[in-house]
Amino acid sequence: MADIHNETDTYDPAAVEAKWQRRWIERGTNTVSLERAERPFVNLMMYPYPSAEGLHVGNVFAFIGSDIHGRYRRLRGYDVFEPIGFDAFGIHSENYALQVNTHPAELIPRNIARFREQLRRIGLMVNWEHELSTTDPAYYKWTQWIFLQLYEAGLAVKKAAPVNWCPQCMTVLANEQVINGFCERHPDTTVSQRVLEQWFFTITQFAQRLLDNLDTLDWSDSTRTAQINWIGRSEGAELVFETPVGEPIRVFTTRPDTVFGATYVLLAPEHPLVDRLTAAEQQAEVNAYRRRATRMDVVARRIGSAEKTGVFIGAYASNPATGQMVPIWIADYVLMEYGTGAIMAVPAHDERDYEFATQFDLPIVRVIEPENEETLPYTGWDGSLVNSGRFDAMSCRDAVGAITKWLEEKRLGKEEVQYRLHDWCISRQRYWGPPIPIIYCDDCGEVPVPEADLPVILPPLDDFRPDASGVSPLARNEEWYRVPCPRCGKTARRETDVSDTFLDSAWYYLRYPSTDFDDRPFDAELTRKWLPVDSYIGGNEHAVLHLMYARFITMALHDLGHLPFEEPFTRFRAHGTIVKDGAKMSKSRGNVVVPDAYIARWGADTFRMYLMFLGPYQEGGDFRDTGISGIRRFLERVWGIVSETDGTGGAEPAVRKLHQTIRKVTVDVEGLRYNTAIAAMMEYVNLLRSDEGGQVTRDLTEPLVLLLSPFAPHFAEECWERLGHHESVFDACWPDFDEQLAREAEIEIVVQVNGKVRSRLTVRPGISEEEAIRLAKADESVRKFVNGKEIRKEIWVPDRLVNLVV
RNA sequence: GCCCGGGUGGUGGAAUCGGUAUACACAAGGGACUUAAAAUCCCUUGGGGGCAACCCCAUGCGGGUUCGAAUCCCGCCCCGGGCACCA
Repeated sequence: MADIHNETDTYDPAAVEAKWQRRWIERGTNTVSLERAERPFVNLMMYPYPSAEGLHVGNVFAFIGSDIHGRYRRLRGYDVFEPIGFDAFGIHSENYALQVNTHPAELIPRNIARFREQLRRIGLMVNWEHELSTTDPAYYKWTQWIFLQLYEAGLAVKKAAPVNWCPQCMTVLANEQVINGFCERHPDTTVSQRVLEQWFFTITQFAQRLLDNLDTLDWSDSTRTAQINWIGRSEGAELVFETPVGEPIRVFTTRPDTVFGATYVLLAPEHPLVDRLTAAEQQAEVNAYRRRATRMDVVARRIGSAEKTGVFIGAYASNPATGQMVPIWIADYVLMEYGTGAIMAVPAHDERDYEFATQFDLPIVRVIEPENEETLPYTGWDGSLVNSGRFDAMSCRDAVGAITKWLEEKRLGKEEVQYRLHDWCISRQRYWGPPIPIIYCDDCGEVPVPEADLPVILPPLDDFRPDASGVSPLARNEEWYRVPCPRCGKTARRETDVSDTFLDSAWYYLRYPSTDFDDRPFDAELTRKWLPVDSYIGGNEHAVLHLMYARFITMALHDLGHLPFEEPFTRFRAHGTIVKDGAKMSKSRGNVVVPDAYIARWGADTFRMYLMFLGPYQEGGDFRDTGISGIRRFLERVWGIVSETDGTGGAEPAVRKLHQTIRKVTVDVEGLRYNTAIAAMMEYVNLLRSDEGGQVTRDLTEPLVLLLSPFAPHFAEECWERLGHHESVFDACWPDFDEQLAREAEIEIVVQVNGKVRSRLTVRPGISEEEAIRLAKADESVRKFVNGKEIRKEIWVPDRLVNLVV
């Protein structure tokens, strides 16, 4: 044991951490050979957006939890590739650049440098050789390439669409970026509606596959549920209401069983049939209503008035079931984006229709007789039909199919499935993003930029401020804007929209292994070897958008023959959020905590462990400063134990506890239950230090250092070296446990009388029921409660309890 | 309004195939060491009663199922996050 340092020096985290960060670089500890690796494992974490403020505690919480998992896998013998990059395009960077009056191209590298430093400082096992930034032309060349692939496949289409316009950003927002009618980034600014030509990816074509594939993925349930709800499949029927102008109104309904009660029809104000159907005398009123509706944004245009509004357009349509002519109204709560933009209103059995009908005095016809409920509207399924001709007395469920079939025979309806999912609008009338690689020629029309001409470089404009015109700042740069048509050579114009940052992040995981290649986005062989991603850990705030878009892009590239798989992330786990004072950390709330000062004071290892000890990783927790000293004390105790280590073997209680601890930590780390894994290690250390612990030996400390290493990597390296090892602790193996050694020699079983604990017996494990009950009955404090009463029942849970019912 | 989490000591949290509630840690109090303080170490710490052995009560609230409920069921309340008339 001559090589063990029996040093009594104290633990100095700053020195230890600096030493090992230097060593990791010198030795290439965190570099994995992508070509030679035998057991490839990609440990992905959600790359950050490099803001000027640097990483906050919420960010590092996410990275640390993922890093622990990566390090654990490495100790399990995998060749772990843990890459990181920067999501540096987008409205955030651009707005900030405008605010401080500095070009984003200048700001971003500065921010990235700071982020890189912070990420290094917390000791992530990152392969820096494969770092990427979405703003790098070598990266966005391939973002543009992906656009072209989808374009050629007909999955990128241009449509005139009503979009959300933020007058503050002076640009378009995605529906998903509008919060209660206000801009996500300007909570005081109302979003209004504008019609612009936009590029869309037709993700809706993949809706069913995106839904079906969820069954095959090992994802957190919460994330899977969020995706299911977002896709929003609903089954029903499309029914046809004939109109006098020849073209019928098609409505989607999930309740075709109630069609006999449809007493009017509602169209979205933008519905194309409105112009043709509106009676002359109603025209003025209809126009006024439509103008008012478009002043508001698409999603939340009714914020502020809970009351229903609408206008009769002076025309009638025929109810396909009754043949009766029913009035046609327009109402802004009917959305053009969903279904057919038209609904049949059944006021007796729908809340909103009921409210609307009551307000405008429209007829209400009951068609369901519920079993016991009398008040209208009745929206349930338990009842039978009335006022529905030949379908009277049929149950609602049966009537759905029967009525749909009947109308189908009359060519007035068919079964239909609708999805809530919208097509993905990727156009942004902004500057700071990858230009969409399309050229408009007066003769040839829309021409894709030839692949050889990629990337379309974002020109370094001085004035990149959006203006009220709604045209991208890029259009003001003539030199860039005018370009020869790739087909005919005549002067043509570039597309001036840039693409959504969600497109950058929809494929970044594909790029990591292939960052060295300039001539292809992702190398076929490396991709086959390393991808799809083995483990992805990230926040549930990206449960729908980012993860859905990444799945869609992967699926599309698969269909186009570029990828051998169609799902990008085999396993996904959502972590919780770190909150401060009961609320999510955000700049506007002023409750952002920056990790730097804590790391400087306590060290990265203590800080890492402390964050993981706050609460369950998958639920997050409340950040407080109190308690961090407990972790530091724990590490110092381990430090002391390592110093005292001598000899082999170990006292029986210590060995037993060791094997129990290995078992517990292994299971907990697998399940991302880091808080309880840490608690288990603390218990073990407490035992080693107690009278029962005996002499600390190499056999008792080495496994502890290994268990600790994913959590406190620098600290573990130092201890490992002090224990006489010359290789990195991360080149060692995760310890195994022995069930036999973990077994207790004696266990305590509880004796209850009528379910109340009355005594505890110390017995050997595996004791028989008869013997346990005999011992229980003989116990004095038990006898006090049984006391001559008749024992009616004896309950035996092996190795746990006896319950006597008297 | 809908969906998803969650509510357990002074605090963060453990324990959920129903079976010893309060692991681990912080804070607090007491003690040892010290001229003193810090650090460290040891002890106490859910509430109530009792000299004590022990007993009673307690997991947001109210019911229920069960030999036994923090855990399952029904009905509420509160907190956090997400979505917003989805036909």
